[in-house]
Amino acid sequence: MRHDNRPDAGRARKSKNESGQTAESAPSKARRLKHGERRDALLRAAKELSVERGFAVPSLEAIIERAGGSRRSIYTEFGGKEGLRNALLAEISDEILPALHTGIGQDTDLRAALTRFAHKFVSTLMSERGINMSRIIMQDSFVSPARAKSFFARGPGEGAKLLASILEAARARGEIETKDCALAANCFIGMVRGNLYLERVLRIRPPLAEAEIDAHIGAAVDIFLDGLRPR
Amino acid sequence: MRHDNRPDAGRARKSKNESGQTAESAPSKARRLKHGERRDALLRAAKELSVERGFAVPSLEAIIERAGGSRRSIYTEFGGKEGLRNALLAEISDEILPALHTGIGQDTDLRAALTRFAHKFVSTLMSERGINMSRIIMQDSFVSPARAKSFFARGPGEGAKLLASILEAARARGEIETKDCALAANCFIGMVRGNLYLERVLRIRPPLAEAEIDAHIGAAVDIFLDGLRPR
DNA sequence: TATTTATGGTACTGCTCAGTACCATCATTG
DNA sequence: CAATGATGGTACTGAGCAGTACCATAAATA
Repeated sequence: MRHDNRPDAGRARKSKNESGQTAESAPSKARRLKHGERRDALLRAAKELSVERGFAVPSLEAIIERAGGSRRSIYTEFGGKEGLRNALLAEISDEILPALHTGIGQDTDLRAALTRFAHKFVSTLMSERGINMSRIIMQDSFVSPARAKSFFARGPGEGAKLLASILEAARARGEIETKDCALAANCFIGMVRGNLYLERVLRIRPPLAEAEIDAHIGAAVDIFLDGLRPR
Repeated sequence: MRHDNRPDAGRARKSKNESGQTAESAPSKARRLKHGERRDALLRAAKELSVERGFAVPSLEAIIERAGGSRRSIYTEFGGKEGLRNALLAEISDEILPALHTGIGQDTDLRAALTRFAHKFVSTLMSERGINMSRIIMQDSFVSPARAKSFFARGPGEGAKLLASILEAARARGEIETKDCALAANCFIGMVRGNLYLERVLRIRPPLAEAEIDAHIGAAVDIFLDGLRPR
C-alpha cells in the first residue's frame, strides 16, 4: 500500500553503504543497535564532542556522524535537541560532581581535611576535562537557568555544605573560632578558586603544574586556619 | 542612467516612513545622522540590548531596529559583525573596568583598603548590570579568547596587581606577614568572590542586599587579616 | 520463508541570520 | 538650484541547522 503520489517518492538514493560507518565506538560493523545501545552511543558521542571542543551541544549532524544512527534516532531517544541537552548535561554532572566530593570528611585533622577538599576541587575542576565541562555548563546556563541551578546545588552548593559541617565539627572541638561556618566555608572555597578558576575557564592560563597547585592551596589553608584560630 | 535589466529593479517599496523611527536615542525625527553619530547610536543600541538581556551580541536586525540606520551602516561603521563585537566588548570593558579600581590604594589603613577594594568589587560586578556584563564577556570568551585575555588583564588581573602592591606596603610596615603577596592577593579576591559571584552569574541568586554584602566582606576581611597577622 | 515492526538513512522544509547588491533619498557644495 | 556624494532602506543570497517525512532495510516473529 505505497502511495506514490509524493513528488520524489522514487528518487535515487545515494547508497552510502560503502564506508559510511564513522562510528568509532562500534566495532566496524555493528549495524542496527537496539534501543538502549543507540541511546548510549548518541549520548557518549555528544558528550565527547562537547568535552573535546569545550563547547556546548554540537550540531545533530556532528553527533550522528560520530555515533552512527540517524536524526531519527535522536528524536526517538531524546525527543529532540532539548531532550538531548538535558541528558547531556546530566551525564556531565554525573561524571564531574561525584569526583568533587568523594572522600571529603574522612580526615579527623582539620588541616588535612581542608587540604584534601581543596585538592579535590582544584584537580577535578581545573583539569583540562574539568574546565571543558565547566565551560559547557556555563554556556548551558545561558540557555537554561534551571539546569544551572541543579548543577550548582549538586556541585558547589553541596561542597559548601560539606565543608561547613566539617567546620562546625572543628568549632565544636574548639579548634577554630567563627560566628558563621557557612560563611567561612564560602570564603574558603572562594580562596581556593582564587583567580585561577576564572583564568582557566577563560583559557588564559594553561593547566596548573602540581607545584603551583600545592603552593596555592598551601597559602589558602594557612591564611584560612590562621584567620580562624581561637584567641 | 538606470539600468533596469535587473529582475526587480522597479519593485514596489514599502514606504516605511510612517513611523519607522524606532530609534529612541534620537529625538523623534533625526534622520540622516552623520558618521560618528550613527556609529555611536549603533554601538549604544548593541550595548543596551546585550546588557538588558544578559546575552552576547544581538542580531543585526535587533540592533538596527533600535538604533535606526540599516545593515549597511553596520558594515560601513564596523566592517561587519565581528568588528561590532570588538567595539561592543571594548565599550563594555571601558564601562565596567574603571569602576572596579577607582579609589583603590587611597586608604592608609589596611583594613579600610581591603574593605574598600572588596566593596568596589562586589558592588560593581555583582550588580544587575555588572552581572549582565560579566555574562556577556564570558559568553564572548567562548568565541574569542583574545578578547577574554585583554579583559582579564585590564580587570581582575589589574585588580590583583593593585591589591598585591597594597599588601606589599603593609608588609613593609610590618602589619602583615606573608611570603607571597601576589598569592595572598589572589586568595583575598577569591574570598571576596566566594560562591556568590558564580551564583549571580548563573542567575541562581537575586542581587545581594547591602547587609549580605557587608556580612560577607566583613567575614572575608576578618579571616584574611587574622590569617596574615604577624606572630 | 514470508510478514510485520522498528530502526537507519536521506532529502526536504522552514527558520534565523550574516553578508551583499542596489535603489531611494537626503545633504552638501558649487 | 542643480549635480554629486554619502547614507538609509529593502530584498536577495547562501549557509547552518533543527525538525519532519518517508523510503529502505535489518531484525523479529510466525
